[in-house]
Amino acid sequence: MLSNGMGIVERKAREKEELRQRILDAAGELIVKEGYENLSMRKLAERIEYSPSTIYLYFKDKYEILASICIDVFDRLSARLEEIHRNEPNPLAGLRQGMRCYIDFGLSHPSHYLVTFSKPYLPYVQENSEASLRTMQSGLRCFGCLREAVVKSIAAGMVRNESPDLIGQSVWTCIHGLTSALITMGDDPHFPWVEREQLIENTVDTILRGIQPFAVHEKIS
Amino acid sequence: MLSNGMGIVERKAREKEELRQRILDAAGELIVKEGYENLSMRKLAERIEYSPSTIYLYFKDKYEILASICIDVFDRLSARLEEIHRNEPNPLAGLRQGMRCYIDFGLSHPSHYLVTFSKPYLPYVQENSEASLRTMQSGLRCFGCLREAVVKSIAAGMVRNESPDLIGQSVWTCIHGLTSALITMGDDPHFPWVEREQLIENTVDTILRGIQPFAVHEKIS
Amino acid sequence: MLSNGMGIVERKAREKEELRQRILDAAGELIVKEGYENLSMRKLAERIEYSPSTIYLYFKDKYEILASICIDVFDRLSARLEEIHRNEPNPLAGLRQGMRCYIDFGLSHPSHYLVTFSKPYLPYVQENSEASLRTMQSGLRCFGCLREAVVKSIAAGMVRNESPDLIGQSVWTCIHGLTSALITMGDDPHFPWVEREQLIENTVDTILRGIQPFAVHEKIS
Amino acid sequence: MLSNGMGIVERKAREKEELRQRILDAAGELIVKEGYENLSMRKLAERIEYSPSTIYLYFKDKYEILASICIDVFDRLSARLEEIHRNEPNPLAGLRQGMRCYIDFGLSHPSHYLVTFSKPYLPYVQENSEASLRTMQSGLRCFGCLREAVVKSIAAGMVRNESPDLIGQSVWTCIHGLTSALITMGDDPHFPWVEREQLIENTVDTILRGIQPFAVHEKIS
DNA sequence: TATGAATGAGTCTTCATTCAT
DNA sequence: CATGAATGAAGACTCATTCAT
Repeated sequence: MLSNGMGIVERKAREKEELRQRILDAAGELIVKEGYENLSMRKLAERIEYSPSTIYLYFKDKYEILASICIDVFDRLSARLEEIHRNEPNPLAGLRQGMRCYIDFGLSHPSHYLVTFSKPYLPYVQENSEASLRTMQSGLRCFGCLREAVVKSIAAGMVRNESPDLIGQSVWTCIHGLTSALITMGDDPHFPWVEREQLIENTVDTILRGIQPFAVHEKIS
Repeated sequence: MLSNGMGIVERKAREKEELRQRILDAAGELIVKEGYENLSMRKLAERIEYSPSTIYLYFKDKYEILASICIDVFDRLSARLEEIHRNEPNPLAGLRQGMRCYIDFGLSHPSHYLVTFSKPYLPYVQENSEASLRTMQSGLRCFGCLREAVVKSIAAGMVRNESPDLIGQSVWTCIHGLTSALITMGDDPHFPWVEREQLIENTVDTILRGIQPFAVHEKIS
Repeated sequence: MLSNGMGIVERKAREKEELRQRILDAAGELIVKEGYENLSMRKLAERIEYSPSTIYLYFKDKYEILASICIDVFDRLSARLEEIHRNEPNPLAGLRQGMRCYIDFGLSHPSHYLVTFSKPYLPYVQENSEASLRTMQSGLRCFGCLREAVVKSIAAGMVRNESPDLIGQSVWTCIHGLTSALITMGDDPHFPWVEREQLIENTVDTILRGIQPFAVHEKIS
Repeated sequence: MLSNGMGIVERKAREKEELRQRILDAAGELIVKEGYENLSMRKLAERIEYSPSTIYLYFKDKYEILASICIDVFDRLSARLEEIHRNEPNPLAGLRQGMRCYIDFGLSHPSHYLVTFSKPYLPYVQENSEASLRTMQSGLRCFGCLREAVVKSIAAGMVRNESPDLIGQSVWTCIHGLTSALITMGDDPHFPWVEREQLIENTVDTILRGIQPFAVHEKIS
C-alpha cells in the first residue's frame, strides 16, 4: 500500500510530463508542416486530441510553448557540442566537428531550428520576461560552446589570434546561413543547388581556412 | 477623337500601373513597420485609401503581392551587383564589393530582405506557380551575379579552381547568414554582439580568405 | 436614370442606417433579457441573423455599441426634458414633470437605463476616448436640462437659493435611486414594495418639498 | 478518547468554518479590486491558495458566494443601524444618523455595496432559491431598521403621518441613488460633481425636510 | 474600375464546472 | 477534505476573400 502510494504520485508526475512533452512534440510537428508562424492553439489541441483549454494547464500561453521549444533545442544542441569538445583533443578538429554537428542538427530538425534561430526578435520576448530569460540563457550556453572551441584553437595557434567573440560570431553566422538556407530553400527544385553534402563540406572548409592563421590549409579530419 | 482614344488608353494603362506600384510601395512600408507576417490586406487597403476589394483587381491574392516584392528586391539587388561588376576590373575586389553590397542592402531593407530570403518555403509557393516562377527567375539573376564574379575570379586565378556553383553557394549562404542573423537578432541586447561593422568586415574577410587559392591573405580593397 | 442613381445611393444609406439601428435595437433587447454585462457580440450577431464580423462593419467594438446606446438614451431623454421645459411656464411644475418624465423613461426602458446610468465607470471609458467624449457630452446635456429647471425655479423663488449644481445633483441622485431600484429590484416578490405609482409620486413630492424654500408644501401639479 | 473525539469534531467544524470565511474574505477583496462582475473562481482559488474544486465543497456555485457576501453586507449594515437606533433617543436624529451611516458604509465598501444593492435582478436569483431566500431575509432586516426609525419618528410627530413603508421606501431609494451614483460615477472627472461631503449633507437634509410634517426645517444633528 | 457588404474560418484566451481519485 | 486533470462553451476580435452592383 505505502510503496504503491509512492508509485501513484510518481506515475502521475510521469504522465503529466509525458503530456507536456506530447504537446511540445505536436507543436514541433505542426511547425514542421506549416511553419511556426502558423502554429495555432486550436490545431495543436486537435492534434494531441485534447481540448484547447487543456494546453493552458501545461503552458501559460502560446509563447511559452515556443520558448520551451527553443530552450529544448538549445539544450540538446549544447549537450552534443559539449560532448564533442569533451572527446576531441584537437581543438580545431573539435571546432570542425561542432560546426558539422550544428548544421546536421539543424537539418535534422528543420522546424525546430527555424523557431529557435530565425524567429523574428519580437516585442513579446521582452514582455514574457521569464520565458525569454531562460531562453536566452540556454542560447548563450550554446554559443559558449562554439566560443570555447575558438578560444582553445587560438591558444593552440590553430586559429588567428583575434577576438574569440569576433571569430565565433563570424563562424556562427556563416554556418547559420548555410543551415537556414538549406532548410528554407534547399528543397526548391528551381534553384540549381549543388549536391548537399558537398556544399556543407565546402562551406565548413572555407570558413575554417578563413580563420586559420597560416597558409596551412590541409584538410582537417 | 481617334488619337485622343489612344491617349486615353495609354493614360489608363499608366494609371493602372501607378496604382499597382502604390500598392506595392504601401505593402513594403507596412512590412517595414510590422514585419511581413503581419501584412494584412485590410491595413494595406487603408493605407492606399482604396477598398480591400480593389487590391484584388491588381493582385490575385496576398501572396502575389509578396512575390512581387521579392521580385522587386531581387531586381534592385541584381542591378546594384551588375553595376559593381561593370565598374570594377579586379574580379576578386568586385566579389568583395558585391558581398558588402548584399549585406548592406539587407541591413538597409531588413523587412524586404526577410520576405525575400527567409520566408519559409511554404506550400503556396508551389501552387502559385506563376508568381513563384517569376520570383525564381529574378532570384536566379541575382545569384547569377555572384556566380559570375566567382567565375571571373577563378579565371583570374584569384579563387580556388572549383565549381563556381559550389563556391558561389558557399559564399552566398555565409553572407546570407550574417545578414539575416543581424536582422533578426542583431538588436537583442542579451546577446554579446561584437561591434557590427567589425563583424561584417571580419566575416567577409574570412570567407574570402577561405576561397582563395594560396596562402596570400592580403586584405582586398 | 440620373434621378434613379440618386435614389440608389439614398436607399443604400438608408439600409445601412437601418441595419445599424437594428444592431442597436437587438443589443438593447439582449440587455433587457440578460443584463448589459452579458451582452456578447456572438449572441448579438445571432439575434440579428448576421455574422459576428458584420457587426464590426458598423461599430468599432463592443464598447462603441454600448456608448451608442448611452448617447441614444441621453439624447432621447434630453429631447423630452427640453420639450417639457419649453411648454411649461411654471418652472417648479416643469421640474416636477421632468422628474416624472425621467423616472417613467427609465422604467419604460429599464435595460437601456441601466447601461446608461449604472454601468460601472470602467477604465475603457478613458481609452475609448472618442466614444467616451460623445457620451459625456450627451450626458451633460441631459443633466443640463435638470439644472436649468432648478436655476429657473430658484430665480422664481420657488426653490431654495443655493447652488443649482448642488440642488440639481441631490435631485438627480434621488430620482436615479428610485428609478434604478425599481428596475433592478422592483419585481422581486419578496420585498414588500408599496404600490409603484404611489411610491413614485411620494418620492417626487418628498424631494420637491425638500428643496422648496418655505413651508408651503402644496402639491404641485 | 471519547472526549478527544468531540474535540476533533469541533476543531474540524471550526476549521471548516474558517476556510469558508477565508473564501468569502478573498472574494470580497477580489471584488474590491476588480468589481464583482470580474470575480472568477479561478482567481479566487489562487488567492486562497486552494484548488478551484475545493471552493465547491463550501459553496454550491459562484452565485452562492455572491449571495453570502450580500448577506454579510446586510448583516453588518443592520448591526450598525440597530446600534444607532439603540443609542439615539431622538427618532428623527436616529433616522438621520442611519441615513448617513448607510451612505458612508456604501462609500467605504463600494464593491460590496454594488454586489448587494445594484446587482441586476438576474434569473439565477430565482433559481438559486435557497441562497436567494436567505439573502432576502437579511435584506428585509436591514430595511426593517429604516422602517422602524420611520415608525418611531411618525409616532413622535416628527415625520408626516403616512405609511411607514411608503416613506421608508422613498427615503431608501433616494439615499441608495446617492450612494450608488457616487460609487459608479463619482470619480468621473468629466462630470461637474460638487464637493462630495456637501452633496451628501444636502441630499440627506433635503430628504428629511421632505418627509417632515411642518415647515420646521431646522437642521437635525 | 471600384467598392460596400458580408462572411466563415480563424485567432488566443478565460471561464465555471465536473469527476475520478 | 482536497485536488489535478480536463473540458465545452464562450469571450472579443481579425483575416483574406467573394460577389453583386
